Amino acid sequence: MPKLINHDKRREEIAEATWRVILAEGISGVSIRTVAAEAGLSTGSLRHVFASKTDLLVHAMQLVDQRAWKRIRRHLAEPDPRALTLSVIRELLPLDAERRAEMEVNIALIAEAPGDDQLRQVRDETYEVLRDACRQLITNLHQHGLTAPDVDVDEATTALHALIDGLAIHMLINPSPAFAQQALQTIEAGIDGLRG
Amino acid sequence: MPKLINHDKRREEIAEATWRVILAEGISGVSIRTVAAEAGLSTGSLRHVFASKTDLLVHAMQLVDQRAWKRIRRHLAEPDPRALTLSVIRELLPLDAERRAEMEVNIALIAEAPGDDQLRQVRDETYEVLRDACRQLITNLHQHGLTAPDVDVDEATTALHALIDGLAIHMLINPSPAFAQQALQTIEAGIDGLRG
DNA sequence: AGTATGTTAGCACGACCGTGTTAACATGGG
DNA sequence: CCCATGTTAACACGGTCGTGCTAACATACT
Repeated sequence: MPKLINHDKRREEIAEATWRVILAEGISGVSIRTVAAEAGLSTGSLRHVFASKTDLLVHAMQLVDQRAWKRIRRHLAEPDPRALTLSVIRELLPLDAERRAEMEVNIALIAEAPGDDQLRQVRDETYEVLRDACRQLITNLHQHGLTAPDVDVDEATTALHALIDGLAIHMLINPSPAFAQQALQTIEAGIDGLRG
Repeated sequence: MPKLINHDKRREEIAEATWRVILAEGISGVSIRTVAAEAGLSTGSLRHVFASKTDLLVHAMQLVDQRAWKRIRRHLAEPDPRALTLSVIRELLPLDAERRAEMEVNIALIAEAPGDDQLRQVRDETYEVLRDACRQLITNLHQHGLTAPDVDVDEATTALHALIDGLAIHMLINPSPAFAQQALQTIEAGIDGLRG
């Protein structure tokens, strides 16, 4: 057998190279060639791993989900519901370069989804997963008496989900640390406001 | 002098054709050629009006701002602050095909902005204008005693702005009327929640 | 009617696109 | 060693890209 190549690692490297291209040039800058160059590969080698451009984008986005989830899992043992909620949300906001990249990729995917069924599917999945996560956070707060007893869980889920994604976008546009801090305050106020 | 061409109207028609291409194929589907074809023009004629692709996208986005603002202006005479706020916000959410198109263009712009200084500038302007509008709505509510007296106007602005954009994105991904109605409820709850 | 001028269509150019294909290459197991 | 096999590089193909440019066209004014 030939060279010992770790395929999973290779896929990650290429997906990360895709992130960097999106970060630097926007979604229209992404092509098999530009990503291959960014990853230091020939297009032939890249296509050995990802057969098509859509494949490339799909896996770039799935890496976003995977990375975010891996970070979030570290907080799930937190016993205090309020601290748990805030820790999880902090992992979803673009507070550093890595999470900013993830959010930029997310936006690129949403922008590109209308023209590609496969991308639309990934977009919808990501949406559902995050919405479910928000619902779990709300339910958890509810069960621990940290919300008004008559709170509408569904509506609170919608509100929290929208607040997270809205703030995330605005943090991309306005990357100042001052705004980031205000975003965190706003999240806290939103959580605490559930107590009625 | 030759043919009597209304330049402004022509620019609008081309900008709308750009919207349609973005709607149907995503931002990567936009090119001088595809937009010209969608508008029923030759690329030569289109480039007479918009010299470059960036020009095209800039004006497509400016048309979004202009259309939204024209709709919003019709509500500014509303005397009841709560009704005014809700009317304005309803004009910003993708509740019908036209406003959905505007939001899709907005997302496309944000996704493409990293690679183009001009697009980034338009993106930032749109962001600031909407944020200011949110601040005005909050201030108006505050002055009419519809918020808690000690409300943090800046934080409430951030929250309302994020809620609007977050819900708008989620309405794109989940276009069901049921979700649209829940989004409106969520907005109302957010406004009423300012009363403390 | 003649002409100046705004408008249009269409081609040329070099570059890059996504996608096949194919030949060289490197390396682990016999 | 050798050779089977996974990996890489490189090119070909038809197509589209953004962008200049030019020749034809249509019309309002003199």
